[in-house]
Amino acid sequence: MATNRAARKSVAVDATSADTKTRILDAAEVLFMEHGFEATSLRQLTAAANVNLAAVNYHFGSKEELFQAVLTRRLDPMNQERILLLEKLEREAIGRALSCEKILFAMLIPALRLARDEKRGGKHFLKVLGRAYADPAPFIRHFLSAQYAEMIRRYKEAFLRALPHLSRQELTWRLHFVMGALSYTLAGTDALKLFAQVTAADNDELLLQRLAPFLVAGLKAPALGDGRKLELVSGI
Amino acid sequence: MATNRAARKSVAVDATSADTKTRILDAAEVLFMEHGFEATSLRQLTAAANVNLAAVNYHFGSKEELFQAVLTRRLDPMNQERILLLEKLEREAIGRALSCEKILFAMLIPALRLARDEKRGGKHFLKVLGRAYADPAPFIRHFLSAQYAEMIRRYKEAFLRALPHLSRQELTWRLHFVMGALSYTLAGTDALKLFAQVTAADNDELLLQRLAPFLVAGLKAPALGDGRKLELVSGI
DNA sequence: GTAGAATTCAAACGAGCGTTTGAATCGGGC
DNA sequence: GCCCGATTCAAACGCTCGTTTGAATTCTAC
Repeated sequence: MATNRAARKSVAVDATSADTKTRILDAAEVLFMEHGFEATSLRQLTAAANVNLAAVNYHFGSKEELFQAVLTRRLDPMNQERILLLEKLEREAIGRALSCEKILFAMLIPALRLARDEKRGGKHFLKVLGRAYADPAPFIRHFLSAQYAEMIRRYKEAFLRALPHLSRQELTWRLHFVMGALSYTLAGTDALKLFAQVTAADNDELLLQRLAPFLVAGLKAPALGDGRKLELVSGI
Repeated sequence: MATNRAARKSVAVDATSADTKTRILDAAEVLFMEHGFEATSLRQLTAAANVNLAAVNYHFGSKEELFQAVLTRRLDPMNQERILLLEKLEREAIGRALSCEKILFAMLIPALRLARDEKRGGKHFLKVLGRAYADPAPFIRHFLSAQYAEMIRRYKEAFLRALPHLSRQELTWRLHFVMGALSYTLAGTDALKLFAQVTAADNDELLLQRLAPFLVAGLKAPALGDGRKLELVSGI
């Protein structure tokens, strides 16, 4: 499978094919958000994009590769921006350790910029991304792991310096929780905000304004010492 | 669709049909965890359960109703246990406000008990549940909303008393974040723990031991006052 | 203006899907 | 021993899926 005839194309093609490719990517972004990867059919998708059914396989090779292209288009620049922003902060700090807040904001701001950017379909994409985090399909999980590897490595080092009371393992878990709250929040559709019957006027900026203090406090919480095992069951 | 011939059955049936029904539920729990709802076929599922293909439609009516049955079997008792545990704590506190920690533990402990209970397929189920949180299918979202409504109403009131510095809306959001971190954590498969290359020996109890301090600190964080808007973009 | 590549298109392919059917089998009550 | 509802079973139904094909069309460079 995936002979991908587009791979044999010569160099000067992108300008002419961009229109069809972009229409496919835009339609895919919306439909993958609304129905998920499995439940979105290529017939439905190509009809929405107003292109021929075979166009997806011609331009992207397969449905899976299309999904990866949808993710790459936004995720790559966003994570790049995250890394650049962290580097800028570290340069400005010349030697002194960055605060936990600043590092976290450097993570959140590129996501917020994307969510605000209607032209780049931000809100749609972030929901697709949130869903992808929870998708069991191996091709999605491996792809995301690779996409995030470098950005995560950098941020983990930065947080380690900002939170010296945390062991590397403790921090690893806390960043895991941060990603959980973040992706769940970004992916949340109105139908299943279990706790939140919240005014529709709430926008993403306000959302991150509420999320940030919660996450900062969680990150800064004292480490679970060896003797301080919580009495989860019996002691309550 | 969904004529559900089993609905016409008389009373004395459960004992004889329990075996087949249970085998289907058990197989569904594992397969829905591994591949998700859409990507699991009834042929694959009935083969794994060693039952006839038609058995799912006979006993449950449809694939969707089977999925709801998979969720109900574990989720209903778990949320019931959460409510009873909270009531017990409130009785014991006679008048005094419960601490934030205790309320949170009352939420986490039934989930932990389930995760520990191998006989009830706990770990499998919690992953299915975590995935369901992020699934866009309307029938899943409506079902979960209804399942959680009562338990959530109670816990929101309890947290409001324990955290008087938070407005109702502020608390609503924080509980949303708590559910995000919790579901992401419970659903996490080894392939996409972005931050966590963690020893396989880490078990669910240790996991909740790390999650609890993080969440408690986040819940207790000072409220975002009207004048205290965070300078997310420019001020950094 | 024409050659040749890139792209679009309608049509079909084979496979797998959820569901339904009607007959075969089972199992307790009379 | 027989009846009758409950359950199991093999087979098929109609449909949609992702992908492929080969011809038609469009674009580009000479």
